[in-house]
Amino acid sequence: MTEPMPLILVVDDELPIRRFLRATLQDDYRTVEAGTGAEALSLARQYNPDAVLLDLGLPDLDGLEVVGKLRSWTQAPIVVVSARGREADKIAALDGGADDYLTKPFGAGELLARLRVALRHAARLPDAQEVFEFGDTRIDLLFRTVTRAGEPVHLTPHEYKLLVTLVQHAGKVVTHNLLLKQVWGPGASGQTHYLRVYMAQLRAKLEVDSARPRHLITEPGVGYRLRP
Amino acid sequence: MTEPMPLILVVDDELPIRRFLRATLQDDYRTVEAGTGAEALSLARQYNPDAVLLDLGLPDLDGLEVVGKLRSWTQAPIVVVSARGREADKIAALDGGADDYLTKPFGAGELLARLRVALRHAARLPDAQEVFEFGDTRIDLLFRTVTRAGEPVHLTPHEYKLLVTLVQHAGKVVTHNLLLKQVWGPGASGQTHYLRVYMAQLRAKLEVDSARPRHLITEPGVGYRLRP
DNA sequence: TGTGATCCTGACGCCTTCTTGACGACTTGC
DNA sequence: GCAAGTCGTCAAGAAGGCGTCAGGATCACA
Repeated sequence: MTEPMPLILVVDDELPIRRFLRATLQDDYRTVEAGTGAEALSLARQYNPDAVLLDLGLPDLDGLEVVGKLRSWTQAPIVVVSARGREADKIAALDGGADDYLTKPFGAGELLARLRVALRHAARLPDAQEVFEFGDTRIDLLFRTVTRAGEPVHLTPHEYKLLVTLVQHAGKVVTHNLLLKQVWGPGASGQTHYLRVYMAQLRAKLEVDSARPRHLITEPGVGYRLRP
Repeated sequence: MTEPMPLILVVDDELPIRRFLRATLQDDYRTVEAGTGAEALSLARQYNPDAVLLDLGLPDLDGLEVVGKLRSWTQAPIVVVSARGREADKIAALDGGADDYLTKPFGAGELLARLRVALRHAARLPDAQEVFEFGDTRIDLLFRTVTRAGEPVHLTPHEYKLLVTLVQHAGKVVTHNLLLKQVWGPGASGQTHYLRVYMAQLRAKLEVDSARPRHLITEPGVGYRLRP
């Protein structure tokens, strides 16, 4: 019994290039193809591919936006392929969540090698948990929903990001700086006041007794911890 | 409390390039530099860097060999930097265990962005468990928790740092000055009174009979020692 | 342009933590 | 035995971190 070939989502609006990519990949991978950003996002949801090969120049959405949307719910490696070779483009894509950036023209061999690297990285990851529970609270990373005792809880974007960061380090202490960096971006370091305000809001929404939190724990002088 | 900057091992035999890389990295990272393959391997063992920036053209060893040797014992990301731009070189390096491949000349911004990607990947890897035990006390450095007979013990930041410093030299005597430097930072040297107060607090929390400590041992005139 | 949600910011009081000092016990060298 | 230095203990005041609340700015969207 052999493993099924990994599935690659190929996103490019130009048919000839898609054909080239398909030919390059076909010996080692199964492929799904999208010609627009919207299609890419929808197919990604549908097929949950092992990796995404993404051309930045799409007719409908900005490529960076696609990267961001994908990253918000999947850790699958994203290899960007682009005619734009400007350094600023590369930096924006890589910092936006892409895992590699290839400038056209490139060789088929290099593409395959970089794809192997990306898949090698992904294989080392622990299976991403999509649902996390503590107390009567349930967080679904895939659908971006939070429920308490079955009832949906509305969280603002910042509240949600903060909670996700804590979930991703469940049980561990997460330092003030890491939380700030993850939620407010670099440059917010030192603004621990944000954390105080937002942790209070999370507690009000998720803790039975927000004055005596059982899961969203303060580690004085260090950070916060989500106790499962 | 801020996290320490990641440590990058920079390997290149040409001094001007090393200088360029050093200048590029210095705002965000600490660096260690090697000029030969042998030196690189030795320094990697010694410092266990968070990432390696490796030029393939080394005087003694083949760059690929260095990649292979590093990969045999560490998962730290390796970003190859090379004047050789041939596709076969890239493929060989990437398949040999490198995580990225930059062809000279490249921009400082792109290098930094790709390094961030590499470190981002490394950060997602499951951390090695770091647990230390003595008596009925258990210290989990990864989770930053201390338990006694299963019950969590609350330590203040200074108490915890002090304990960690002792744990890191378990069994050995740690001098007053080293403890003070690690916990209170440089400039606290000579303030041994701090140690007296905080050791007392640690003993009260962790020793069965704090008047007759069995693990947190005083070495008169020298320092303290953690007896496992 | 208006409306509502979200975010930022400041003020305040509480509480933990840190620092500092005083004092007695103990050890060491004279 | 005495003096000097080190160590442990206790406690009180200072400093800073934390939670809370609310007003106002900002943003998204219609």
